[in-house]
Amino acid sequence: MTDLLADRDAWLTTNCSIARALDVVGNRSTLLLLREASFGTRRFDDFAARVGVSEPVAAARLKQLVADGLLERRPYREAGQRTRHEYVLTDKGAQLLPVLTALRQWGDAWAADPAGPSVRVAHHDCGAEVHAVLRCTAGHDVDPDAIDVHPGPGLRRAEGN
Amino acid sequence: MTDLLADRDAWLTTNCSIARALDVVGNRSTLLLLREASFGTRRFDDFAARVGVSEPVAAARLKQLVADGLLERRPYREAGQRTRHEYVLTDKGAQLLPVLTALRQWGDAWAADPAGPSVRVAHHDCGAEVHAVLRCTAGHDVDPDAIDVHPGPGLRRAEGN
DNA sequence: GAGCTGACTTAGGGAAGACAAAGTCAGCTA
DNA sequence: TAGCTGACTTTGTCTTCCCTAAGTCAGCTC
Repeated sequence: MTDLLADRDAWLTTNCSIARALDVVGNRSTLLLLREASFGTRRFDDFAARVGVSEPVAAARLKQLVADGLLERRPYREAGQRTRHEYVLTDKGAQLLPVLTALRQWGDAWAADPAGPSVRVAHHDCGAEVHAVLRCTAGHDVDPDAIDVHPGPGLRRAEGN
Repeated sequence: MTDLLADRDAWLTTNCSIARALDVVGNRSTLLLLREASFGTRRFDDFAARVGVSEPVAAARLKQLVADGLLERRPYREAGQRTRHEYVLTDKGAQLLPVLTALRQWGDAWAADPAGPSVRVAHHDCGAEVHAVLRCTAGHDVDPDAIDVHPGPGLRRAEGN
């Protein structure tokens, strides 16, 4: 596992991508709404019912997700119905799928229902099950224990450095 | 992307692995503490300072993480110091690394600091950068748009089905 | 043009999570 | 054995999240 860098104490935590990602999706109902969106849910009522949140919460979160660019709100019309709006994942939202997949996988492994998982997510092209894995740009599979953490270009240090 | 299964409305959301994972880690400070643990932080004060939470919060979250089996609290002794306790990731905790990595990656891509990321996470064996990717058991890389969702063995349906 | 219905908003209130400031405690060192 | 220090705990307050219950509103259908 990681060795703690010698000057780790001089690092500031004010520029953390994880923290900034959590500013957007670091909230249970938001992630569950995105789960539903990734499963194909599009309508307001369905989001609220399937996620299990009240309408005010669904409304507020969906609005925020649209404002943050993770969902797009667009009009549609079913035959014999008035025009309504549906919520669809944008590219920005779809790219959270690894997060959702990794969470699901961990839940399956460590907090599973005795009956087994309630959904199976399959690769559209071949039908095989999908999961999230760690890989390095050299193409190796990476074990959670085999990572090193290095300072990056955006690192801020405590004053005087 | 996913086609909505025809009887999706009959599904119950009471057995969702993502929701159960979020019951354990679905909270900003918990995930940031795990980030620090994965970066090698071990001591109470360091956790609080580096995550940027107050001591009461750090104490409560660390205690819960130990209770949930994601961290192990174990005694250690530095020369000339009294015995203290350190917090180290268990296997259960380390397996959340794909979640943290996927979040970091998304934050780097969509909510980056202009100066760039503050850390670079590298594969210990080869030094190349690590990221989270979706892959199917057949070995293909999976595009976020190329998933299908199917009912699993633990699916619960609404009454009458 | 009245009603219906899906999609919200408003109002009021409880629980959880956060903070700062101050206190406690254990056990080495001196 | 007195002091120091890291590791918490306690107290009190504020904000955020979420709920239920009850409105509002738009625009097709009839």
